[in-house]
Amino acid sequence: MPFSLTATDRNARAGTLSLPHGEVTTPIFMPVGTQGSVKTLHPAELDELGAQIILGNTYHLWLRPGDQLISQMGGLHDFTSWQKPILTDSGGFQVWSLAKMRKISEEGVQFQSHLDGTRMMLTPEKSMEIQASLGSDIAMLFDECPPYPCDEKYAATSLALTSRWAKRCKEHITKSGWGFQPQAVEGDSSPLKQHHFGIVQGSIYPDLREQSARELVELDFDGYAIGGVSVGEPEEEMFHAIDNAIPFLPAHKPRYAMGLGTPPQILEMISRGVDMFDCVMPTRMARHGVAFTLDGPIHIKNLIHAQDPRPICESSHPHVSRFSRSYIRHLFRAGELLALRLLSFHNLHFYLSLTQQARQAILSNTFSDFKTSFTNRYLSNQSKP
RNA sequence: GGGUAGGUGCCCGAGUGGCUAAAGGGGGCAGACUGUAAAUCUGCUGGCUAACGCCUACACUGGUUCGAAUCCAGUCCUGCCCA
Repeated sequence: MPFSLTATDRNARAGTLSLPHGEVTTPIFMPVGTQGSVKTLHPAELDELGAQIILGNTYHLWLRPGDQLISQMGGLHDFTSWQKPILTDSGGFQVWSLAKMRKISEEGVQFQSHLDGTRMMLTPEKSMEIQASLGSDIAMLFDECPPYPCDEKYAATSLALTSRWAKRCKEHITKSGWGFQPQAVEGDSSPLKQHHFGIVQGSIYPDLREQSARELVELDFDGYAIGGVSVGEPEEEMFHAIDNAIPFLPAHKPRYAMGLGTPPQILEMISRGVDMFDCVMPTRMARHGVAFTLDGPIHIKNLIHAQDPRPICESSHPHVSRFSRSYIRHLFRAGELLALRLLSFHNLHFYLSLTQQARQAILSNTFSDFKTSFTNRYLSNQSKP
């Protein structure tokens, strides 16, 4: 059984996901490592943070250095020296985020490479093949992520395309008997069976979310993601999108909210039955000088921290809490790379311990209290100018 | 002492009669960021004001002109060259 539920607390779930490269306990936050690197951090540091699974990106790794090269180098795990599970995103999101240079057709998506302008075609089959050569533990289906706002007609058309693509992915997976093996792994006879997650679309329309979920479940995947969120929609729409999809997803399969979210949003999603999350927010904002704290995010570069001897956050990791806010502010202003690393480390620690604590709370049936007290404190200082 | 080039807003630096509170950087102060084309991007940055607007500003003093950072004279200062 690849996914087993250990405990539930109302709709919140704690479980274990068994993957080729290890087990993952949920709820889980997955650090984003688009180009085969969680920006600024060493894999040993990710270990130290308790990261159990990280992301890679099909689109980016395909363009550079190329999935074939990675396969020759033993697959993404060996190539990056990260031996725990990896989830690869299918490139579907790049259809949305690189929208200026793309053309969507039944066949797939024609992109113009952002690196050199080369025209390239990404299809459902191609995306599956790339992810198989990368050798990720979880491969995401190739979807179209419609923009927000998006009228119902387009959302319906897009959803239908995503469903047809899902079917093609499924057929391709079945026909190929995947998972694909990374080349050059000698002496390892155990087949690395790749997991595949479908992606529910349907924008803000409840009927479409239901339809999308039903069609994907019909095809039977190993897990289900909710996509098309965190694309600029109001927070309320985001919650609705999740609520409209979850009732139609099987309880014994993991659920993944793609691209989310802020710390309170993550707890909100967990309370609604989501198991897995990824988001660039902790790492990107770290590089931009924002640190997450129990009292909400702070801009460490701001003058107010110039003479503050306190650590970033009382709950920070010792590697970070040994430094004063004053010092970290100085590092940012001086352009020192350590600043980016410290805050990346800290923010990921914050996110990872948040989901860890959420899991503990679910196990002890106190999730609702945990969520309320965390959120109240986190938001209480945000009204400040 | 003689010659020569120059002195612009916190700093560097454009501007050489009106379109100039003065380009562009830097620095400073804020803000944004949600399946990463992001160590990125945006705004503000002489004073007073909520705003209209008013005041003070391009070394200093005086002058020419309807009008000067920009032209003229003198003074002070700085770099370089000569003695």
